[in-house]
Amino acid sequence: MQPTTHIAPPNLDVALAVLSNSRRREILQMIWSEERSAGDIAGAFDVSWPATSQNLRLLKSSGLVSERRVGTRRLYTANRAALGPLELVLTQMWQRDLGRLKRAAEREARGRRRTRV
Amino acid sequence: MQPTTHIAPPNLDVALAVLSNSRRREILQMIWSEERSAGDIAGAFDVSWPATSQNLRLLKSSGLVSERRVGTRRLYTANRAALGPLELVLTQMWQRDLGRLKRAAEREARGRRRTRV
DNA sequence: GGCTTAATTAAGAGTAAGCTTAAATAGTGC
DNA sequence: GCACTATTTAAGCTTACTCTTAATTAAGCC
Repeated sequence: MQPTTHIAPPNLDVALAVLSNSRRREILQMIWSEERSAGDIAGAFDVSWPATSQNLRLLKSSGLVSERRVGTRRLYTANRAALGPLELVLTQMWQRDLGRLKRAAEREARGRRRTRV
Repeated sequence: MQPTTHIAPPNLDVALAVLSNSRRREILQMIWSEERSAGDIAGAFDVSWPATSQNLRLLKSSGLVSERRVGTRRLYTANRAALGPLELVLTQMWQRDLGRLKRAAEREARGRRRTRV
């Protein structure tokens, strides 16, 4: 008998479906490298708390985030290992977003200089 | 002025949404390394032709597949360059599917041997 | 032009996704 | 136990997705 696989390989089809939603990607980005409470996460978005809670549940059930309970709080954090090759997809998307922001800021700065505000 | 980017980088958020659908992933797999006609593709699935045509349109509009017209036919093929890091996600999924099939076949073979059919 | 084949577009129906508000759960401290 | 805070579950609504059938476009051939 084969030894059981100990590190569950990511279920990419499920992960793909979960991450096809931009709100869930934003949530994942928020808790990418630091744990945050449900309320903290929910407060960052312009939708109701239950809406965020439902997205967190999806992320959790798909294994993409981990939950830890401390008192009445629930702390969530990204489970990068479960992303497999999707990790690169996300980081590349976010990097590009940063690039866009940076270029926009530079355009802004140049415009201001030119008009001597 | 910066030189324009000549190779359009993939729009990963769009691609993610398009590929979150399993039928579209199957279509992409079919035309991964060979061109196929719309009818050929449609015939491979148990849904109506228009349904497949609509999925092809989505795949095309997102840049994930290319279309070439020959007479009254339309030949489609995967545009791997547009996938960026998603290419690895897909190939890894498909590889795992193959692995599952293989293991299932082996189990089947063992079962048959044991029961002496 | 008229006929045939290949494929798409249009319109409509059923289902699923994501949000909202209201109610419920669970932990902490008095 | 009661009140308080943090968060989720439940129920309903709206919108978006995917499919269906019917009609349309476009190319090739007689």
